[in-house]
Amino acid sequence: MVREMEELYYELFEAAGQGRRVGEEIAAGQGQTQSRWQTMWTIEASTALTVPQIARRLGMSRQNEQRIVTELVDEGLAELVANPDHKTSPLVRLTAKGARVLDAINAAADDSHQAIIASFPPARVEQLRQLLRDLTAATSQAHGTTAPG
Amino acid sequence: MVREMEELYYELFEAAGQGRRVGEEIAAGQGQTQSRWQTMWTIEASTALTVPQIARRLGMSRQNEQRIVTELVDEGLAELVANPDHKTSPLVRLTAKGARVLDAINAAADDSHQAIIASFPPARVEQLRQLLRDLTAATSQAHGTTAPG
DNA sequence: TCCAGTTTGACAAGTACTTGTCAAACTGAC
DNA sequence: GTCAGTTTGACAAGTACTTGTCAAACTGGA
Repeated sequence: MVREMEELYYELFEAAGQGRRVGEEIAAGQGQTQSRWQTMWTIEASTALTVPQIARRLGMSRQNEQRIVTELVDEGLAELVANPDHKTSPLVRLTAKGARVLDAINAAADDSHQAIIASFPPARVEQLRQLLRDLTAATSQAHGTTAPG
Repeated sequence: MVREMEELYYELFEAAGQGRRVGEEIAAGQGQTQSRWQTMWTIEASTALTVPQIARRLGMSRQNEQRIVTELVDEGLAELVANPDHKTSPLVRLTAKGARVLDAINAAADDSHQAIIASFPPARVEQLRQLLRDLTAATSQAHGTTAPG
């Protein structure tokens, strides 16, 4: 029972590592990185978020996310807008250029996803997603896990 | 369809990140790290492996694995034994001390695993493992993914 | 309105991991 | 055997991420 759990994590890390490497490759096609892609994806999904909010969602340290966002802003892919709820913690939003870059990365990802779906159909994707969410919830319940930072 | 794949990776990275953080905590109880635990676990599972073999199994760079193994050897947790197949690439094996430390970490992990199993039963662990293996296989087929290094 | 506790951005330092390079050792086709 | 191509360990440099600290801004209870 315990051995199965160890192997579960082995396989989980393997799948995630592989996904990260593939994502790194895809993002590199637009001169970006996996982390920056994830950040842009997260911002877009919520329209606008503060740096600490993004960091918490990605399970990443606040300071690292700060650095990534600063880079995106420096390159004109993201912009900071006033946050009515917090005078010194602005909201991060994609610029038109950022949205275009994200779209281009997503388009490249589509090709990859289509190729994967050929041998891993949508129904199994849904099953897997549900199990991952449940595992995460069960783990959160067992530990009081939070992001670093 | 594509959106579901993006969310799959979001959830996959979330689960893996959480697992890594919990593992880091558990390993810290024995003065170790997640990476060193994974290395010890991998060595033990195969009795003895070369550094590049461990690196490939963990999807990690050869040089980083070299560093981790060197640290384990320096602390007497692992030892290098002559490799009949390669004069200058020794096999890495756990020492008795290393096996004891690994057992202690595994024991601590058991408690964590039991707590998780309470809300994520073994049958679902098996389902999840199967899906993860299939996703990894499908991705390998779609790309020619290999470890960095 | 106050004020203890928390969150935030900036700055700095440390750690973990990757990438590049090279010579020695291996491998396999011939 | 021989020799082009690959793998390996050592060394070095670069990159990504975490951790620590601090003051300013926020939050919520009394």
